[in-house]
Amino acid sequence: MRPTVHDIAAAAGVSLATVDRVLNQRPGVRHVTREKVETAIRELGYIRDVAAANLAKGRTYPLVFILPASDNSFMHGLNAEIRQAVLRSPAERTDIRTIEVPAFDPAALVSVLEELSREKPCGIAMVATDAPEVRAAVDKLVRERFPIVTLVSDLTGSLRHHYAGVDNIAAGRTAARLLGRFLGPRKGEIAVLAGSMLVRDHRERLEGFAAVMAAEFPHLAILPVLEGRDDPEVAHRLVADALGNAGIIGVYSLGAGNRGLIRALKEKTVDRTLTVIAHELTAHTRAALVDNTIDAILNQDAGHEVRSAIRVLKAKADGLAVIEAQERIRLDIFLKDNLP
Amino acid sequence: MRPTVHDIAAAAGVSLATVDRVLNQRPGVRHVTREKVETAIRELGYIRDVAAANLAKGRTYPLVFILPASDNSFMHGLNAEIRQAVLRSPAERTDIRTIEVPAFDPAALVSVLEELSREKPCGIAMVATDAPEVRAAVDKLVRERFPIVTLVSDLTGSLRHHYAGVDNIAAGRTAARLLGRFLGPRKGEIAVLAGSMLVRDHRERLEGFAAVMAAEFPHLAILPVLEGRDDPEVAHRLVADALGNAGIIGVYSLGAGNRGLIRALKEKTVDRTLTVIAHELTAHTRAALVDNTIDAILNQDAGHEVRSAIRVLKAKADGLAVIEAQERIRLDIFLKDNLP
DNA sequence: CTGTTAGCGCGTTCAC
DNA sequence: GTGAACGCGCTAACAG
Repeated sequence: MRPTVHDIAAAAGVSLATVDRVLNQRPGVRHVTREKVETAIRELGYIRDVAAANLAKGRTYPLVFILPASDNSFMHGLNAEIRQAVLRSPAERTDIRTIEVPAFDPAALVSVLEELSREKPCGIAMVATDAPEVRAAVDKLVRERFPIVTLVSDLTGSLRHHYAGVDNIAAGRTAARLLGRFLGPRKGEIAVLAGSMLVRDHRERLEGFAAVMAAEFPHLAILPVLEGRDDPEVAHRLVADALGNAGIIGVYSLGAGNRGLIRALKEKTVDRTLTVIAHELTAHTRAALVDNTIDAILNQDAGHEVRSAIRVLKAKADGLAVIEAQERIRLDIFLKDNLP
Repeated sequence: MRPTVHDIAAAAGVSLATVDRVLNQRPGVRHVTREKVETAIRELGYIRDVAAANLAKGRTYPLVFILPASDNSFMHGLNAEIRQAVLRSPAERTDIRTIEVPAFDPAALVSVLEELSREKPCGIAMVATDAPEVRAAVDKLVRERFPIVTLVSDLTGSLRHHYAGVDNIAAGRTAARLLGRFLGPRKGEIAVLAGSMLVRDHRERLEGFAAVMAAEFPHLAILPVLEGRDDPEVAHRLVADALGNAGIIGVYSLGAGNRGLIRALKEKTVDRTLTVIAHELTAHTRAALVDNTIDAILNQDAGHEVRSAIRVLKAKADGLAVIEAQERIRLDIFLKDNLP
């Protein structure tokens, strides 16, 4: 049988209450007594039963998700996954609240973070906007011992405990290699459609993409980036314009708002030799992959990201370790053959 | 607050014991009483606290993993993941035992399954060998209410509750498209290296591969399959021989034993225009991907498979639902840019 | 058939 | 500083 607090108490010659104080690092124990208990814990190989502890405490995990108020399929999907998690709350003892903040607005994000400091959730998951003041606000919360996980978009250089999202540089590099290999020795130009260069994940994807393109596919020229603001209408106009250029043989769409891209591509049915790589699997991109308008989709699994963020926050709140491999968010590559 | 058994008991006007009997479908309750309790459960929206129940029962989940005694990297990796799960056992209340059976030996597998019927584990995960007698043995166990999950290799047509592995037909199709797209318009022959056509997952990969090749890349001809028995030495000899054929421009390795394949490829450095797709990310295939000997690796995450099998078996043992999306084992596609 | 009671492993009052 | 006693939500004897 696994040792329990009783065994520890007996071994250390103290009472249950004292063991408990030591376990939960509470004051009111003499130094020598504490040592005795800690020795017993080590020697018996005691492992605390978190489930029993939570039962006794009636513990729940109040968690906050901070998301940008963006109206694109990916954010809708992320929201849906959070709602699924809310449905599981009773079983997981979580108590999840979502806060929407204006997108690309560091000030708004900071003020929400400051409020949270008073609310005392036991963990915060946030889609980070990359700005110094946000970094400062996050670091402050971390120092106040709030577990914080960035979601989808990271805040490099901050003290956040964990990032639940894909490696966007690797994603860009992968897109470049797929495009380069699919195009083979053909020479030509590549159009790149992004949401905004103000968002870190988009910048990183472009960075990785450009690096591999330059190093390994120098016969392909990257055209100036089109910023579609993740808006289907804007994207459509930009891409339709750009496709006037007959030299284009490939497209990399690294942001959201692919509905517009796809429409522009279909209107351009004359030359169906365009090779296209896009991000995020949605109903639209999926259909486009199936009908050969898109050649490959790079994706991050929003469900995995949300579940992972919750697991990590709970673990941090309890001071427990996580299974690293399980929390690594993979870059999914979908061709029409391996769609889920 | 969430309703508890006490609330149910009060609402139904019975005692805790009766509520418990109803909850656990135990006999000794009159039909009308049972109805009353069930009504109360429904009306109060009662959700059972599994953690508390397990605490009270001192419950553990004795699980058995049945693996083939194969000496290749993938099986070693799978074994390692199971050992990791064993280390987590105290926290997860599992009690995991591994049984090795001779590979490709239906009779041995059946006899192990028959023994298990007496041992009464609360769940069985098995790498299935595809044979009618195995199917019969599995179906018998399922009828005796043992939760059974197939791992890595499925047993189609059986009553197993779940399959924790990738869709191998999709994997083969994906390999074909990658190879076809990477090769572009070049004409030539494709060598295929398998372990054995007696194993279902290898057959399925080939089936998917051949289908897409025939339909979409008719200018590429598939040569007769080389069966390397997942043995590096055999694979090396077969591939080295085959590469004497100058018409070969691509290789698909759909089984294990890639060490031999890679050696053969490196010896053939004269023509470095071969495009190669292989299965399973191991130290060897990884190195070969990095040094451009291999162009893409298709992989199944053994860690995910093991963790998923455990989650599913526990859920089935408790009669609970699983999160389907979480238990879907994805086909990982690795290029040198997105290696973990 | 049904109810009472004593725990499971832990946290938390309160006394001492 | 320390300890005894009760309760978290549920199950399992044992009475009745």
